[in-house]
Amino acid sequence: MKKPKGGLSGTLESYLELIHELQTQYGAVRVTDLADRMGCKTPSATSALRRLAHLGLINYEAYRPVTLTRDGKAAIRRMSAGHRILADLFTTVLGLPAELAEPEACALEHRISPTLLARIGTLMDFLHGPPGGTELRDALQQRFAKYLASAEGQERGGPKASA
Amino acid sequence: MKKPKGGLSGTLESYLELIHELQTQYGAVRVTDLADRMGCKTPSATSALRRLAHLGLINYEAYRPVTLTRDGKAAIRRMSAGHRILADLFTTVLGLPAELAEPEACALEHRISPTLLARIGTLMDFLHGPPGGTELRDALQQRFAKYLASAEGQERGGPKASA
DNA sequence: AACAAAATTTAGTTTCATCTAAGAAAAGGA
DNA sequence: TCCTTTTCTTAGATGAAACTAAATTTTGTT
Repeated sequence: MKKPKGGLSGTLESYLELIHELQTQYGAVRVTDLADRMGCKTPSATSALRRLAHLGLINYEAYRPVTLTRDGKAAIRRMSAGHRILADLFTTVLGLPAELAEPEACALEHRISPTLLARIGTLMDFLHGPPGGTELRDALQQRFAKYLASAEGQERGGPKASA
Repeated sequence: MKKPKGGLSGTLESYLELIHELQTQYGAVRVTDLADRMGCKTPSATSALRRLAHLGLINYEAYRPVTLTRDGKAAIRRMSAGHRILADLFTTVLGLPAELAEPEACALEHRISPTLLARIGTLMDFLHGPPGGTELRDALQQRFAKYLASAEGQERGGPKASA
């Protein structure tokens, strides 16, 4: 996870994905939105755009609308599988609402090893598929939800400042 | 996850934890080992040591043995809970052998949000505790293990980069 | 003790990702 | 149209984390 295989850092992957999302959702990619959503200032977003362009993943020219290149689209397709798997884990197993699961998946997908991701994928296949997982999944969900509700509001006693 | 709350980056956390581990395991911390285990060269390790010392987490002077300060020990105590929770998830739910789960937990613990970690902790509490999780856990483990064995060697069947 | 080998540190560079300050372009209202 | 506001970009700086090459210190051997 140290060496971005395709020369694409986790941060840049996030930018790229966000570009795709904004593009399909709003039709356009505004640098301000990009910065907002990434939690940074506009110059950082601009610089990310330049780096992405330099890597051949987007078409970028100053003050022009941004578009994805074929390579860029391919990269996104490659990445989004991981995103789905994680979001699935978070909602299905951990019982997180989609509004929480999504950003968490977003934040983690670029930092998790392919090995681990593959294994999680297998688990989710198992939990969804007929081979035998579905009842188990339902039982887990129902009983964990109940457990959560009972432990309500004190989520593991507060693992943050335990020291 | 962008802003290290206590001014301590994920990388530095890893170094700190490794220092602790080497110290308790071998009694001493050799820069070479530090570098080896972190997958970097010795100058990088040295620079990390300087940064950690500057943050008041270790006592460090050139060519001297490294020791943890009180703050350093506190930081480690604060962090290791997350490590255990993740390793537990990986072995118990995903069925990874400890030799794989450990390094994966190590790599992820500094990159996962407190929220998510807390929820995973709750899940593990549930799965281990008497409230009702244990049979579920055993069922999950056994059946998933079987599923894994059957899907042997092709982890996730192939729709990975489903394009 | 003196020298060779191993370990560690310094020096100097690189890349990434961010920032602030300030200038250029585009959009919109009067 | 012209002027103001918003948006975007450039310029320049910073800090984290890594590298190579070259000192320097420590250790171990004879």
